[in-house]
Amino acid sequence: MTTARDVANQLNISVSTVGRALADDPRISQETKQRVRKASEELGYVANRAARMMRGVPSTLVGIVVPDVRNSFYATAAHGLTETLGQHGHQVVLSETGDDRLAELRQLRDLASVQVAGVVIVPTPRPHPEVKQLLKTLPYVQFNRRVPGLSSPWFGIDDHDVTNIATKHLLGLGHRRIGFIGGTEDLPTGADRLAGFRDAIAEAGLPPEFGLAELGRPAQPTHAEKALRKLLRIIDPPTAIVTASVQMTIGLLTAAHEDQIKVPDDLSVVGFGDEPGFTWWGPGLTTMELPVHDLASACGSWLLHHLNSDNGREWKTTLSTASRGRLLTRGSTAAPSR
Amino acid sequence: MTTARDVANQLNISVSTVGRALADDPRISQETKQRVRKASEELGYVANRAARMMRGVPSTLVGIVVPDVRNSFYATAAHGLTETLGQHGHQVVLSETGDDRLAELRQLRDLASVQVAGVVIVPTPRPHPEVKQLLKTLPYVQFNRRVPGLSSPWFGIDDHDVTNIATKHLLGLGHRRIGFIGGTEDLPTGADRLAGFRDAIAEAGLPPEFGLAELGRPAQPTHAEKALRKLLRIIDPPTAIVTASVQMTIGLLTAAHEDQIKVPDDLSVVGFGDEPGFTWWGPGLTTMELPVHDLASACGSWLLHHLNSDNGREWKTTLSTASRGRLLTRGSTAAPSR
DNA sequence: CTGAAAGCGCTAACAC
DNA sequence: GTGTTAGCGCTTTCAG
Repeated sequence: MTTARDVANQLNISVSTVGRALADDPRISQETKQRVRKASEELGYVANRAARMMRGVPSTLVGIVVPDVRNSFYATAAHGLTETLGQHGHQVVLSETGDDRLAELRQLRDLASVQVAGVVIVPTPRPHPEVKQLLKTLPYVQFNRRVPGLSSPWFGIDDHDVTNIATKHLLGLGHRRIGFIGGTEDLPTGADRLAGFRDAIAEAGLPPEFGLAELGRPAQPTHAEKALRKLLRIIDPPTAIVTASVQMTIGLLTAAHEDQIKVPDDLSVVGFGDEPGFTWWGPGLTTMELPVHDLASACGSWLLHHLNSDNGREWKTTLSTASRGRLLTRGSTAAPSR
Repeated sequence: MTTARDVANQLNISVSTVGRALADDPRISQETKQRVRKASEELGYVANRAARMMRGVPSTLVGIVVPDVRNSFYATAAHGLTETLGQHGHQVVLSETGDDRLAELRQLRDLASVQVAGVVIVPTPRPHPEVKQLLKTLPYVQFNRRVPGLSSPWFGIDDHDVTNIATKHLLGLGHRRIGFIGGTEDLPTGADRLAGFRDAIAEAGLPPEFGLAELGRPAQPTHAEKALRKLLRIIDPPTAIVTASVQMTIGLLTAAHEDQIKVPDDLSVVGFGDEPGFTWWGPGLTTMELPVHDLASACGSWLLHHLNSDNGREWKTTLSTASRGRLLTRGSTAAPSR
């Protein structure tokens, strides 16, 4: 590994001159800068980050903690964050929790030990106390999910709004008995999505029993399959379904396809998020399009901004950015046939 | 930030004793170790990675360089690598190139400067000379793609085999005019997939003109849409299509759906890779299932192994691990109707 | 069993 | 304009 000293020796100058030249210090002559740059390139010199950090230069590493990158919602988020942070000289350390709080704890410990400058986290429902402790020592942002007891800015979608719009769309078509398949209420995300659904039912002047909710642990497509079958077996089954997560939507679509349910004739469906396959599912899935990429960019920008101007105290501000989803009407919703 | 010196002062002992106690050095008495551990915990002491690295302790960071994590193929790879590497105390730094060689260069420079212990890279077709230079100084593995001029182990799928099997499946059903939609021949990956297709045609005793290939730059679903329309407009159009990348498959499925092509009646289709939506596309997509996760695990394990036993020279060995894909028969292929 | 001291590669205050 | 020097926090001889 070539060091600044190697470059200095090569040119018979001092290390500090090399350092200054590379930092484009105004005191160094253009000619020297040129020579240093040339020599550095030839020797393949790359400044040693470790040494630099010891001098107090802040880390450029940012940790991102998500349940699973295979989930396209988080893949898109990871992409947007990598892009935004990368443009400003930061690198992304990817960590997955699998929605397990102990894994989350391990990941956070590791991130702390690699000295990340900040963290973007999609927290598990009830983070371990030590996780909260660790996060107190770091600039961080909650992404998508927001848990009580973690006071930090939050970037997510307006959960209540998304399911509310989806449900109102169905109500507008004339549906009355509507099913809801979503994630656990442990997460405000899950609770809000459920509330958005229930509120739409209530606002339409319908009794609460008309809203048929089936909840499960987060990110389990199989839960949606079971939930759908259960909902359709009850006495007066729903004529439409609202889903409240990408994973649930995928599960529902799989089940509906397997069971050859006629959509939208026998059942109307509104999905959550938009994936390549959603267009070619049955008659095309009417779904809530989410601005995940924009959200990730905004989240990244904000973190960057507050990383540079390190106003330690300002982190307590409970900024909340809720982006709104948009209804994308395709063929899976229509007026009820009964 | 509390340092080892703080802990030492607290207990009126020396820094070296603290360091040794925490490293569980046999020379330190049990009692001292206890006291040091207790004090460290209370003060929230975490060893400074930067300082440690300056002492030559190897980095636990591993860079992974992919075109785009939103591509589920790479998302799965990133997941598998994060999992495998994480189990052995390594962190993953995620970098995206967008298949741009200059972006690739930037990413590699950044990875070098954060002192990653190793790199897993999906190289662009013609990496910049400096990229090759940088990779010479690092343990690295090529993933999925393998480019000439980069001598390193490679972990990928048996490209020739995958398209060969797919094509033979169609030939077995009686198809003769078969279309192929794949990526650029600049990449051995692309060239091999094309060769697998052509060889199947040749082995069936058919003239080369029966294999209708349409190639495009990597990872562009839109190319597949154009390619399909072009193939179906020719005088004697193909009765079946083989796709040679996940992105191309998605593009093809979208186009076929939009154009309401009857599958498998008017056209048989074999996909590449398996995604949630593939089961519910039309009659269900017959496709080549790829062991991406296993491949990533194998790749991660191998890198780990060679990171620990740092036999610098051994890196030149051109190990090639080609995993085989498996045909998954669903409804999109049948005997030709004409 | 423990302490003192050197030094990793870099930056910045202080010379000249 | 450029060189000298002093550490940053840790590990690791070398001395006790």
